[in-house]
Amino acid sequence: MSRTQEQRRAETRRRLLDGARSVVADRGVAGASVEAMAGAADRTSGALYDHFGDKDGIIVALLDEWKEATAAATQADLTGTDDPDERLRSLWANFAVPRAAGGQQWMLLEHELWLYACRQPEATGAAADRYAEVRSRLAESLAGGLLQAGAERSPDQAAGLATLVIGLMVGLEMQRRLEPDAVPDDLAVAGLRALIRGAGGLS
Amino acid sequence: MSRTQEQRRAETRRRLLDGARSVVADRGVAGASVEAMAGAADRTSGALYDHFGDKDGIIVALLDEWKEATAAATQADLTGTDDPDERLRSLWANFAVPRAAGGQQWMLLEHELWLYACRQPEATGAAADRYAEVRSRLAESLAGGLLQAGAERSPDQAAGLATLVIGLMVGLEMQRRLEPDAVPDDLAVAGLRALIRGAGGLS
DNA sequence: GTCTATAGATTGATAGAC
DNA sequence: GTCTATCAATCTATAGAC
Repeated sequence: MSRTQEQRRAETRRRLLDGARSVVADRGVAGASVEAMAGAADRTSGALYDHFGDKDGIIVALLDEWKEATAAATQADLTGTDDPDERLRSLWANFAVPRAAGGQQWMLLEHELWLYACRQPEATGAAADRYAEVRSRLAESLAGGLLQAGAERSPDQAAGLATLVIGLMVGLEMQRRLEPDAVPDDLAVAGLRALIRGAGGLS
Repeated sequence: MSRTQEQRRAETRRRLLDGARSVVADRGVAGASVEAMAGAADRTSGALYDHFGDKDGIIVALLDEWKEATAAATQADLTGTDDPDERLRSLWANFAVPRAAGGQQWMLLEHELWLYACRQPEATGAAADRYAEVRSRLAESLAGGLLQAGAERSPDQAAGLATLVIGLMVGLEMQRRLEPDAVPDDLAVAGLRALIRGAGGLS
């Protein structure tokens, strides 16, 4: 039946994306050969070319997938506990821990795709959209006062604050990757708290 | 005379490093061929191998050079005006503007070298040292109260604050690269100010 | 001290079998 | 729909001329 064919094709596509993500995180976009990506998916290069056209094709697909995954993950971060301070800690933990975990190499993938998007004009939009979406979801929570009880925020303030919060987390995670002791969790949380409390003066 | 020989050698070394920096910023570490790096220096691959041994050798040399250059640049940032708020603006401007300038592609080089350092254990130390040095110089200024008149800080507080300030600037610059409008200068300065004012609660 | 020439390995992509 | 075989291009690194 054609139903089974479609399922098989979808399965191969998923495997190819998983394999590519792993290899790119490990060796970088330029270092990831088509054959290595297909091999990590238990397929051969032919299957990859059939699904994605060329090497750039699968990288762009990876970028789209990454965009949706992180947007969804950020949403989930903020529905945990009631204590605003505890939410901050959980926000940082959810951001930092999975990205630091050795196996998945999320943070390296993030920077690889960012660099790729900076250099390939046709991919810049997808990456910008991803950051915009993460900002937007975080801003939604901030505007609702989720992170600081009793302090409502205007949409503009919330959007700006979300930009700062994401920026701080990304920049801290970079430093932490090279020197874990330089960025203790308490410092990160204190920084996030300072941003949120000091947000009165934001544009 | 041997004096002239040494000068010529030093000149070639400098040219090779300049060429390599430019090509790596442009195409990435993996995309930068030895021949292209040497070509950008008006030399050939033979000269490069004589000076740096192999491709990794010149990348590591690039990393060291980059470390010294940024440390020095950060130092200079904070000796401009007397107004603390104006210093913040100049700190951000000096960080953001040269890195955003199209020609030199500083920010891309920064992330390329960071990724390289994350993947090559023997290079991690050099990159970590660089961030530590930048942090240390910034912390020095913060501890002296340069950024907020009348508020002295302990060395530990200053070190933590410097980590946050650098993290925020790096993370904001990444978002700005993809979508300039998302990170107006005023927002960045407001974020820096919030970090510095809210630093009372830092570890 | 730098260049030319080249070996040896790897890559992106295509064509055709099944 | 996926695989095997293969070509042309490119890369790192070396050897030897000058």
